[in-house]
Amino acid sequence: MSPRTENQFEAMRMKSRENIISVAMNLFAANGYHTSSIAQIAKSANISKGLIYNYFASKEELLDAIIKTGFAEIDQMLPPVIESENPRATMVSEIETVFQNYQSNFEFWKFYFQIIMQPKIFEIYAQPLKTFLSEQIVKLSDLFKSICVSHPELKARTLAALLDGIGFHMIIDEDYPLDDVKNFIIHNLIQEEQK
Amino acid sequence: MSPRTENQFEAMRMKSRENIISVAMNLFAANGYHTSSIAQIAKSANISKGLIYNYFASKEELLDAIIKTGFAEIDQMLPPVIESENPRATMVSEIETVFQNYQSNFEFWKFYFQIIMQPKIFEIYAQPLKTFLSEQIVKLSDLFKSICVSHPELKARTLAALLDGIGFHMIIDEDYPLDDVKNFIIHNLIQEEQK
Amino acid sequence: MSPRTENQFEAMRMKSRENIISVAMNLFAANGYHTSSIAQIAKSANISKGLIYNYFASKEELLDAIIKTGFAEIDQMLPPVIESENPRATMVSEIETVFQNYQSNFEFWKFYFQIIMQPKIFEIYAQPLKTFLSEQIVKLSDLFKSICVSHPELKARTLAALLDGIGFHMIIDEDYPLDDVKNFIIHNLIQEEQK
Amino acid sequence: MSPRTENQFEAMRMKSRENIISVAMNLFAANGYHTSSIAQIAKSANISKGLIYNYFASKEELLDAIIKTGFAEIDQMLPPVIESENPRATMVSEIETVFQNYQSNFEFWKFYFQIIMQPKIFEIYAQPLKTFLSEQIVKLSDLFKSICVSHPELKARTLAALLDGIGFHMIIDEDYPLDDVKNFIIHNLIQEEQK
DNA sequence: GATGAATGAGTATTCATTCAT
DNA sequence: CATGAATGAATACTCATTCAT
Repeated sequence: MSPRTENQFEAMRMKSRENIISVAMNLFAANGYHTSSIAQIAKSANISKGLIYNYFASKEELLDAIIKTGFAEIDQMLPPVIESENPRATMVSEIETVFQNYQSNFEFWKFYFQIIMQPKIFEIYAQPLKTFLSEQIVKLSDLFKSICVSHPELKARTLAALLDGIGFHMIIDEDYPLDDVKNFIIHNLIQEEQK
Repeated sequence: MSPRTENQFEAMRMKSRENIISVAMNLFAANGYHTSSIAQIAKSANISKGLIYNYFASKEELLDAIIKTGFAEIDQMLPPVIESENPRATMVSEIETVFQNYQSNFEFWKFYFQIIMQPKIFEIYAQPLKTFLSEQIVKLSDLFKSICVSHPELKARTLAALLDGIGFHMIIDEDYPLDDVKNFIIHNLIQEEQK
Repeated sequence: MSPRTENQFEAMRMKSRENIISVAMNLFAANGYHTSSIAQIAKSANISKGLIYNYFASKEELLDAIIKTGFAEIDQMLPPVIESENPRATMVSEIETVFQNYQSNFEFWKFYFQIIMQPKIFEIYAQPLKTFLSEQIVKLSDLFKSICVSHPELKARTLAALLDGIGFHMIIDEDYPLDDVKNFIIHNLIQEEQK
Repeated sequence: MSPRTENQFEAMRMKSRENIISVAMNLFAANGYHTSSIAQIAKSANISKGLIYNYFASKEELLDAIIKTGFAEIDQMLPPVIESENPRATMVSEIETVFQNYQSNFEFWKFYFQIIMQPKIFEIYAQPLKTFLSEQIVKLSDLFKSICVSHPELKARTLAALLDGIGFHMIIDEDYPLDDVKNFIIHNLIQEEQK
């Protein structure tokens, strides 16, 4: 009878938008960006093609939203380093977070590794990606410094590369022993301390 | 003029074929598979669209030929492990080969990381890729075993992941300190020995 | 607050309706019928898309209402011929009225020339337009007859065509010497008389 | 067997291109630009939709080609004024050409009057149109000068407006007495001479 | 009355592929 | 062998219109 309130509309919009993003991400991850059509996305989401354009001006903008959402989620997953009394424990917890992330957001990471590498997309996101990578390196560097390790930056770089490489392999090999590798790495880290 | 011999024809065909493969590979690397059209390839190769179909039954088959050619080239790049008396030296030399390869064939690796990740291609080559990865792990495992390290397989896995992760980062960041990272890794490997 | 009376409601409805018509007419004039969307009209009018359908059953019906409103306005603009004792003076005054109209309602005529010619509209209004044209011809014919000119109908036709052609040129050329042309025509008309 | 020659291809292209332009112009004239779809044009021309894009990059470019072709045809129809010994005869022949043009190219003129007035299109072609109009006025002015008439430019302007107005009326009224009007105008022109 | 989310038929455009010559 | 005109199925996107609230 009475028209919907602003809040009601806002809630509807949020729900629809998130639904589209989620469905599209899964499809892009599974079949690729170019091979997933707007029609397919709409069908998977049980909505009309047109609705997608109520939320995203183009397929490319939808992709952008997915990537942005993904980055935001990663940021949330990797909470700011807690200035703990025990920096080594902090680092271990950091690494565990990454692995947990790999496990719980497998679809996103698959999507991410696949999408980010496509030339046109790479061109657009190379800069933010580089920035993101630098920030991670700095963060890890600082942690290593606080443990008084020699060559903290190189140590940080190898750890970052190692983690990304594991993500990469995990996608190629669905039987990847993620937990074993995680424990091995953490074990090594702790052992070094006691050295 | 005497008619061309069977061999001459065959040679011409091969040359044409290789030319198409080379041109298409460059276009795919620069702009992606889906965003490069047969018309573009034909234009770049200075031939007609129709002629491409004399050599490849479809665009997909052309892609397949490109990938196969690429794999063959990788095989040539990575020389067979020399069974040395000093396994640790062998390993160091292996790692150095990889880094050298990264440096001298940067464009090629960029192309490969980009191409291999595209879903359609990934689907087809996930299996061979997984096999290739396994072989590398086994190879490294064996080397680690011969140095009597504990957890040789996990050690192999982390090293492989580390090397791939570095390749990944090197593509993202054109200022990547490849040499520093290489020396750091090798130095660590040797240090461990003396522990 | 007492409930609004029936009349108040009716007045509100009329005002809303007229507002929509006015906004839509401006948009159609500026950007054309097909290139102006209901969404744009609603936005320009500061109302919702749905509301437009409370007043007009379809976009086409809205157009129809605009045209009808426009015709009514034209009727108001062109005052009925004053049956003067001096038909030639009447004719001169008629012509002067048209030119004055062209000058003071330039935007309106521009809109009308543009709108009337669009096929969809033309189809609907070709008949009324033809009728309107015929009436004008008859009116002018009668005037010419009363001045005892030979071929009054053809004279009327050429005068009508001349006036429309001038309107057309005036729209194309913003520097059109409307006054000079007007004086020239009227001067000729008077001269002929004295012949 | 042997491939087609360059000339053969050129001939095919010419034929196809002209066919598309001709069919599209008729459809645009009959139903309007926006209401005629590429699919309709293709169907009317008995070709595939795709073929149209082999010749025109977009619907708008097709429209452009039609208009340019039309202008070119008009130019051919209105041959450069022959410096005759009898300028009045020249003028009569000019006028006769225009009327003949109206009759034989009715479809184009219908299209032209309808299309040119649409806002977006008008914006694009207002300038060339104005230029074209100016040229015609100058041409007619010169002719009038050579007959030693007073106010040659105004005379030229009224004649041009008259001719365009007649074109306009002819489109509105399919029973327009084109021949009568033509004879009347020419008759008047000759009479003036003898005055 | 009033809102704007949702629909779906329709549109321009692309492009791998075929084929007559 | 080689050409490029022609095809047609697929795709992204638009927009008038509906309808639950």
